[in-house]
Amino acid sequence: MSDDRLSRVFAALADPTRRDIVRRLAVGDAGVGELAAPYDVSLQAVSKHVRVLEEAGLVSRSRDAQRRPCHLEPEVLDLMTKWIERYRQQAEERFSRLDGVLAELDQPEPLGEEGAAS
Amino acid sequence: MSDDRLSRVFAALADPTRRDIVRRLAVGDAGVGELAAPYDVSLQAVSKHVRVLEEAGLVSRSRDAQRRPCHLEPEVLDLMTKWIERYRQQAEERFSRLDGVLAELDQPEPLGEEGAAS
DNA sequence: CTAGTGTTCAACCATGTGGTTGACCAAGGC
DNA sequence: GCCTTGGTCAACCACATGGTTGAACACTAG
Repeated sequence: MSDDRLSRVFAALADPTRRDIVRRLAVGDAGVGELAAPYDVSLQAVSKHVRVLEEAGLVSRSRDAQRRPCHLEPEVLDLMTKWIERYRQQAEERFSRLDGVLAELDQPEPLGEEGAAS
Repeated sequence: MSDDRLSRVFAALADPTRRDIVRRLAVGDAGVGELAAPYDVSLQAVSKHVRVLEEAGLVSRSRDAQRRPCHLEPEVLDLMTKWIERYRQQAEERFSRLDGVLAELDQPEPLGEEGAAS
């Protein structure tokens, strides 16, 4: 069930702090301490945020001495984009058709539909 | 602060039921009753879900007799896509550069860098 | 006016989430 | 071995969220 995965990714990005972490990780990998520095919350809180991002598949982690560098995993972002774009395009396509219908109502003879509504 | 808006949209789509509602609204508008039918939760629960989507700016509503048809608003989806793509591309670009560096380490003379390491 | 249909409001409950603090584990530096 | 550095685990708290039920509202049809 990739449904659960999608839910976790959306939920992970629903938090402004976590979105900011993602934004910074897009620039380059970082340890929890570095990530925590700009925010005025405890290190543990940031550690939790990172764990949420990790469980959503958005970041992976490795070891470097005592540090646990966080690494942004862009594939999951692609998964989201695909989901969103699918329905956005579908909806906009529908609106285009609706616009067509409205235009047709404005001027009842749009083209040369030979059936003719004389 | 569009930050708050973005948080609400992501949070709204973090729920599978709400994502399914969005999926169905992409096909066409629907009232709360119709939306609720397939799910085995109460009508009130679905009404709440719709409200969340509405407050996130994902759906708008009108009146049609007693019914309150829900209408998918694709612009906000576009907002999300822009946010996601921005960092996905940034991250992938960074990885490409990293790949370049690694390739350079493999074969120290990639092109014709005229400084020459003869 | 009355009855019926579609939807929302209100109160409540269980669970999840973001935050805290304090203790603990892991890896190097000395 | 010992202490510092970087990070996690655990218990707890306040509050948000998804769910329920029952009453109320809005609007239409007789």
